[in-house]
This record gives sequence, structure tokens and C-alpha cells, in this order.
Amino acid sequence: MDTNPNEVNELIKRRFEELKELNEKGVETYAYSFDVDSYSEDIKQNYKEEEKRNVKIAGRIMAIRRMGKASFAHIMDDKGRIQIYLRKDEIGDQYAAFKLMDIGDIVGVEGYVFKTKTGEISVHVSSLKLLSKSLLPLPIAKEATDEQGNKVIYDQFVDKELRYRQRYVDLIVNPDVKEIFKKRSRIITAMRKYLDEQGYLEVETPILQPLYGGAAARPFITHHNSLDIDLYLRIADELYLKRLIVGGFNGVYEISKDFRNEGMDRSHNPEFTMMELYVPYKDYEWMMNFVELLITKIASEVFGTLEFVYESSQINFKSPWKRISFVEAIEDKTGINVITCSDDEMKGLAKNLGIDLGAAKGRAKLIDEIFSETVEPGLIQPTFVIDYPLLLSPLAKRHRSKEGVVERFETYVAGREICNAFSELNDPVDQRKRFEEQVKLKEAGDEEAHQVDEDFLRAIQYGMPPTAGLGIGIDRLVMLFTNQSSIRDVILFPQMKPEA
RNA sequence: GGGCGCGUAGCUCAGUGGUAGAGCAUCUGCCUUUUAAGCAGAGGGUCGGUGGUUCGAGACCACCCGCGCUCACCA
Repeated sequence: MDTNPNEVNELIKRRFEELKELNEKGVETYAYSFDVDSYSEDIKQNYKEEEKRNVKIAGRIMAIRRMGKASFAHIMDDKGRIQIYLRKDEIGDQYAAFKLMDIGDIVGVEGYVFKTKTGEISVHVSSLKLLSKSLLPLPIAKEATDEQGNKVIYDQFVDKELRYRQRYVDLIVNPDVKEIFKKRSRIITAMRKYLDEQGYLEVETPILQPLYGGAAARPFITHHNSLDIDLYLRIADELYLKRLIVGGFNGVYEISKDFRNEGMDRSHNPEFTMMELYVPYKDYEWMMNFVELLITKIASEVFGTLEFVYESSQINFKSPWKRISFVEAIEDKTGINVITCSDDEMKGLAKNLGIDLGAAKGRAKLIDEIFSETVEPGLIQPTFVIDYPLLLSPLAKRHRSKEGVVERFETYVAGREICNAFSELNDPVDQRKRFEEQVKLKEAGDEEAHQVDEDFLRAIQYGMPPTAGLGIGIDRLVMLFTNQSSIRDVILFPQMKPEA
């Protein structure tokens, strides 16, 4: 929408006229500051009948009820809404200015707290100051309370496209949205606090990387002009964080954006937030306990409970969480051992499951898909799936006693993976071999296979201590804790196609 | 990328080939404890875009744009 008053609709034109009229009356329309000393919800909670407490509040006008020489309005601040009451005989010129104000305008108000006849705690205004004139009409909803005392919202702003494109409007008119993002912030704060308390160091590693690695994904490519080289936006932090373990830090973590150049849907955004943690002298057994502690800590600290509802599932994070073997779980469902079976047996199984056997699908990919089809949907309560096939995990350490698998686990909740962890591969000879296998896959057409990172190999040849590593997808964790089914509802500005 | 669905006033939505509608929002008048305030009146549209069919298209057809769901891919 344009802010040129000559080319816009009646509602907007009207507001430009009001702006002009206010200026002509000498009313400041874009103020410099306002001393706030109280917030809506606090005022309501601390209300005492006898004291006519004076307060200064500021916020956006969300509703106006004019009754001639007196008016009511609702003001919304960061904590909620509160009603204000204005009388012409008390505020004179300011009442005339108020007539030129609209829903959406931001005002500062001074007055005393009282309760109306109908029992609503309100502010009786002694002074009203316009802080910012709003020139575009908000898609404001009306709220009412029905006979059962439930809140009813009329004409709620629900257009997903507009909500995502104009998140600022979504945040103004849909209070639940604001709540989700406050929770997201608290979840990350609680996580960071716990990691810091354990003595792990928060670090920053390159987003622009000459080689990408640490995950199986297609990267975004960009170009550095003065070096005249292509660089990749990182798909994971892993290989840099492990270099820091070589460097001798006693545990490092990073909370940051990763970028993967793949399809978008309700669980994938091209940029997303990941927490990765590496702790020396530990293994995946230790890390499982750590994850359990970390998640339950966040749940109880932010939400005060270990019980959640996600979509139609009741989730309970109470320890201990179930542990199942990746290979045995598939065998239980299908009777086939994906490590020892022949390629033909596996293809037969995949076909029976309706898995597309197209193009360059290697054994590793098929195993992964068979798992997704047969086991994953049943993992509702928090479950560690342990000991993954070696083929699926080129950066994880071989299992100390089992053939063909690595010491790796993923944690599933509500049928979704929320984290991935392993005993890190610190044998440089084996690591080189694994990279070389990836190169073969890449040559066979697997676009997501790893590149050989010679500098990483050099680093671990100096010697990397045994290390446990962990990655948690923050967006998906937030989805789970806030019961959102689309990643776009936990990312403030999700990726969209450009507006027409 | 494939399949299905959607796009009409600022918002939420009706409108199945014959004069573009409702509620809220907006504007005018009345109204000094209202609360989806009320009463009386008024204004507001490139029906996502471009072509086509038809005497006549918001509606039917084709293509395009955007969004949602879903499948494929992935975390």
C-alpha cells in the first residue's frame, strides 16, 4: 500500500486529512518520547478500590467507543489491554484532538485508576498525548465474552499470506502470535543458560564457507567479489566446532542460522535455527542423559510442566525416556535386518512399503526411508533411537561392539526428530575413508553427499579427543512446545515468494 | 516440481450466466460509566492478472501471479 494520499482509498485519505488537521491545530503527531511508569496487566492485577492511583501508560488504540462528550477506548501495550475513559469537561482541547484520532494511533495517557459501573478496571484520563499517528487501517478484530464467559473474536485477521508478509500487523492484532515468539525467546534463553551453567563456551563460526559439510543437504552458493571465489552458506556448524575441540576448548556450542537450499513446507524453511554442542571426553551415552536433562529443564523452567499437547498427542517428558535400537526397531516392524540383508531383499521391502525406487537411490537412502515409513510415526513419547547404520552417518564413530552401526542417536517426539547426536568420529584414517565413500556417492549422483574437507582432516590428524556432539533444531523444538504445526508460525519472517 | 483447493470493500465472508452484497471498520448527526456501546443516515469495489467463450462473465475456458493443503526432497 502506498503512502501517497492521492492514490489511496477513502480510509487512508481520511487519515491523511486528520494528520493535516492535527498539525494545523498545533498538535504534535510524531512525538519524541513519553515517560511510561505502568503497564496494562500490572495495573489490573494490582488494583485497589480505595487508592485512586495515578499512572502513565502508552500504547496503541485498539477500540474506541465515543458517546458525545465522553469516550471510552482500549489501549494495548506489550502486556495487554486496558480501558481508558475521557471526558470533554476535563481535558478540553485534548478531547477535540482525540476526535481526530483513530484505532491504530499510539498515545501516551496519564490518569487515575478506577473501576467502571460494569466492573472494568480503567484509567480516568487527565492528559492524553498523541505519540504516533497511524495512517493505514488495521485489520482489527472485535472481542466479546459470551454467556459461558468464553472470549469470542469476530472477524479475526486470518489471511496467512498477509499475516506472514506483514508480521508487524499480525503481532498487533493477534496477541497469541506475540505469545509464541515470547516463548521462543524464553526457550532459547533457558537453553543458553543451562549450557553456560555447565561451563560450555558459546562461539561463532563462519556462515560463509569455502566448503560445506556437517550434514547431507544442498547449499546456497554466493560469491565474494574481491577474492573472486564462490562461497557456501553453511548447512551445519559441525566441522568448525570440532576444529575448536581440537583446539582444546572444554565444550563449545553455537546457536545460529543454517541454510539449506531445498523445498519449503510446513516443517522446512530455507534458513532455520540450530543449536550444536560438542563436549570432549564424552560419548553418546553421556549425551543422551544430557539431552534428557536439557529438554526437561527447559520445559519446567519456561512452561512449568513436563506434560504437553501436540496436535492430537499427549506428550510427557518425564524421565527416563525410552531407548530403542534403529536396526531392531525396523526388524520388529518388518522382519528384515537392514544391516545384514541383501540389496534385493531391501529393495523388495521398500517396494512393498510404496517407496519410490527412482534414480540414484543408494542403500543408505533406502534404509532411511524404510525407517521413516515403518518406525517414525509411532514414536510419540520422547524416544531415543540409537545405533544408526554406518552408511547413514559419515561423521559418527563406529560402534564399540556392534558391526555395521555407529554410536549415534536421534530423539523423536510426536513422530518427529528433534535432535541428532553421536560419539564423534575422531580417527582421521577412518574419517578419510568415510569422506572418500561420500565422494563415490556424489559421483553416482547424490547431490547431498559430503565434500572432502582436507583442512578438517588435517585438524583431527593433530588429534581430537573423544567427543560427544549434539544438534537440536530450535524451530521444531519451539513448534513442539507451543503446539504449532507449521514452522512458519514459529519464525517471525518466514521465507515467501516476492510480492507481485 | 506434481496433485487438490483458494484469491470479491480496510477485515471476515455471501454471491452457480442477467443492475456487485452483508456484518464489522469508515464518514455525518444525536448521545458524559460504555464495552461486538446504541439510534438515524451516508460513502466505499481494476471481483488477483491477461486473453477467450457469450447478446451479456465475479461466475464458464486457457494461461499467468500469489497463498494454503498434500506428495516428492530434507532437518
